[in-house]
Amino acid sequence: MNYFCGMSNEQLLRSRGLRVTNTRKAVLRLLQRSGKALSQADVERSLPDLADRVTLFRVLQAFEENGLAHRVQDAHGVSRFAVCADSCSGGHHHDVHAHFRCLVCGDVYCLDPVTLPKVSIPKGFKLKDSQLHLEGSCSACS
Amino acid sequence: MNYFCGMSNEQLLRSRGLRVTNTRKAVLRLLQRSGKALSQADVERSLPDLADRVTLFRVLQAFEENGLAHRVQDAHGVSRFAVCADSCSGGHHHDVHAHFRCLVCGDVYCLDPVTLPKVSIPKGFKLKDSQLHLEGSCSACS
DNA sequence: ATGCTAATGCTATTGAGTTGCAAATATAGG
DNA sequence: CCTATATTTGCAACTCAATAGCATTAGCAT
Repeated sequence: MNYFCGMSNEQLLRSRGLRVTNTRKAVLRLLQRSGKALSQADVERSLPDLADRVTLFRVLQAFEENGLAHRVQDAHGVSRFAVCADSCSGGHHHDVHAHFRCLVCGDVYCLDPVTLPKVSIPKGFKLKDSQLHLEGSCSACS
Repeated sequence: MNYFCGMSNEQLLRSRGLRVTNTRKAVLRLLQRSGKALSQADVERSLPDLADRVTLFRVLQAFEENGLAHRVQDAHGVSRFAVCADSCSGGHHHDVHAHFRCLVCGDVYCLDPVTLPKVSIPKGFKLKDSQLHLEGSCSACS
């Protein structure tokens, strides 16, 4: 239950300059406990009547912008959000950890960081980030 | 200008069991000449009044299902389509070639095939496909 | 306690992706 | 060449994710 070097969720939010609200605490707790990446629709389903759709949208957006969560697309291009397990590094979410997309249930899981092979990119192109997506079926769907 | 072992586009369409229509020929030619992955909106912009939105949607869908093009998501999760340059293998689009997403203009480019590192996936998970996405800025935007 | 700023709720809009059905058309067979 | 049929297309309508504007509420520093 302790993430980010044992900081409480309230400290965590404040450390990123975010005000502590019920909605943010609840969404953050949900993300931490879910074990997988959640879409906004997932959050709405898990926490009905917690807050307005738009608020949840902005909460998730704020989490991403402030390094509390990272965004990953599912197989249909819908954004899903996950807290990083190894976050003591301080909010730099540039570690290239892979994601697994289940093509049956749609769930997205964070995998361990991977060292990617060097890919040659065309002249003049500048590389900023890399993402590895694995697709298949999760244990429940296999 | 010769793709798929020198087959003409008409032969190409017929070889996949697709009827030859103006729309399909035009879209196929556009994809071949574009040098990058195109969204449906891109096709609509490039070939205005060629066909209805829905028809273009279905044409692109048919190309993907019949191995004439492959689908790749751009940075916003929107589907883009690209013909495969190395398609003499016969329509199996399982070669893990990487894609480059320009975060400035949004364009998506196909890169050379890459050998991916082995990633350990959780017990019970079954891997079907892998995708490598590189992000940054293309030559025009750098 | 209070005032400022950030967060929220509501309304409304955009754009991608889809489906169903009727009209048009590509192609195989005579 | 003409016809029959299965495919393809066009149109209308709809879903859902994403998102902007603005008035109201609420966190928090002093």
